[in-house]
Amino acid sequence: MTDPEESSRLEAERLAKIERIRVRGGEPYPWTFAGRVSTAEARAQCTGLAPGTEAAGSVRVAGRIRSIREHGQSSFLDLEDAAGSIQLFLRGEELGDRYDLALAEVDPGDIVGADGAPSVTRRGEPSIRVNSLELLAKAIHPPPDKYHGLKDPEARLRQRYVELLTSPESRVRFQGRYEILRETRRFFDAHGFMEAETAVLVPVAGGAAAEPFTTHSRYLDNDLQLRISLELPLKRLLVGGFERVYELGQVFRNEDLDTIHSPEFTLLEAYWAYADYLDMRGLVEQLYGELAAHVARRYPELPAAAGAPSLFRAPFATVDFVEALEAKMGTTGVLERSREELGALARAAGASVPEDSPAGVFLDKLFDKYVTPGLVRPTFVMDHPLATTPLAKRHRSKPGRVERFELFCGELELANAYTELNDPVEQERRFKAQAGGRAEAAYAFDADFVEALRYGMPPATGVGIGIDRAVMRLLGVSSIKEVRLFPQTRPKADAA
RNA sequence: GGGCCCGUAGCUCAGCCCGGUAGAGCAGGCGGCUCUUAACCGCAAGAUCGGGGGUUCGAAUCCCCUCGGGCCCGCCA
Repeated sequence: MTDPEESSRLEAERLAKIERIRVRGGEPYPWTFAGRVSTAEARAQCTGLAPGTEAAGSVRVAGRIRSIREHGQSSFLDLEDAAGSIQLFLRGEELGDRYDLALAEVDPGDIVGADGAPSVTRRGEPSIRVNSLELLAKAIHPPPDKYHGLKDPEARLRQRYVELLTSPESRVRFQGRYEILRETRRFFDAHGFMEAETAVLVPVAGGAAAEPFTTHSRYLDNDLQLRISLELPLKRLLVGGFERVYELGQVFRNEDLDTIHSPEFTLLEAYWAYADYLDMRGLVEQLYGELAAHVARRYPELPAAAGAPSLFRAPFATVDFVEALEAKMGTTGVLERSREELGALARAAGASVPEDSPAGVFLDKLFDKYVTPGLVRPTFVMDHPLATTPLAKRHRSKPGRVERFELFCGELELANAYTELNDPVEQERRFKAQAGGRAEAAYAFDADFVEALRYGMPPATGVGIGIDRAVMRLLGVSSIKEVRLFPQTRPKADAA
């Protein structure tokens, strides 16, 4: 919209101020500001003072000017930093020439440092009675409206920094996200898991049915893909002798984006040798319980966070995939139905899936249509049909099923776990059966992964958790773009 | 991919139905004001109305195309 070469008059005025500062020998972008305390600490030093009095001594605070209220020979500036904000009180009588200079040179949005006495105004507002005010970084762009903030949803995504500098609430959202990631790491570390960093660039992206991004290595002269899951490399680490491993990182799927899908998203996967999916179910239940307690403690002002502990109170509900589906459909024997029959049922339920999809796709669709919408509270869906899940071990007692659970909550999938398939012959057979179906629905055949299993992988369980969705649920955010700092947007085409 | 909605000054919005040549608040400029906190008062300034095309004597407004965004549905896990 605004050509950076062609500054608006507002920017021109601010650039002119910078020039004037330099002409009088000032520095609009100095190097540091020593001895600073946070506005929260400065505010603390004001407590207990009677209105209209000030403390002995002085403090130094620094941050962004949010608003300026000029009153002739005295003025009030609101200064904001990461810890909060505090009012600066400037008086011409004390500052002399520097009073007019400061007001002429400082605008809302500028970063400044102030030195002054902690005080409380006659109206009772904690303030710093300023002895000296120093410009630390001149802003050329004016900040958004001080009262309404930045509303334009497009600008909020494309220029997230503007939203962040304007809105403490948005900073809180991303602080909360960070803490959920940190607590998740702490949880797995505390349970003896080692964090691994596996390759992002791989010859063939596997472990899920998804369209990968592709790129090219000039040096190797071969095509590479960006990973779509963390599963296969982490299982290789189980083969290699690590018994508890996890990875928390970004994966990439070259697919549509909407409120719950982002082309890059943050995935946690954890693998645990000599344990099965019921062990993992307990671990996941505990993890969500701890995350819920954390966000409720830290963000009681967010209704979703405050309510999280009661929502995620153990034990979570448990339903059997097939029983739940048949109960909702009012039928029996879905596993005995032919692929064609299931396809017809799925289409009848309103799912538009290609007719040649494998049976597992139809079963997933039917479950989505019939059961998922009713799963408002956290619910473990157990023991999926084998056809839906090529990487899980067949169920020890239920024929035609695998040992798997998905955790749903309000239609969001919050975890997906298996007792992992570790029989290399069976794994190869299932990969090939998948490859017989539609290419888009298939898991990529990873010959080296089968080769790894041939060396022997211990019995194990694994879980995947979409961290963005967990953050959405825990903090009460409805769009995945609002929990990712820099979501993908279309490049803005130059209108010519 | 389908449907609905949005795009006007740096920011937040009005104007669009019913065509007559764009208006306010904040921010910025000038002036005033020594306790304000969405400070206040006065003056002046600020907009190729997302872009392109069409209809018309005349288009922010009506029509078509296009770009970007949001929501819903579909697809995708």
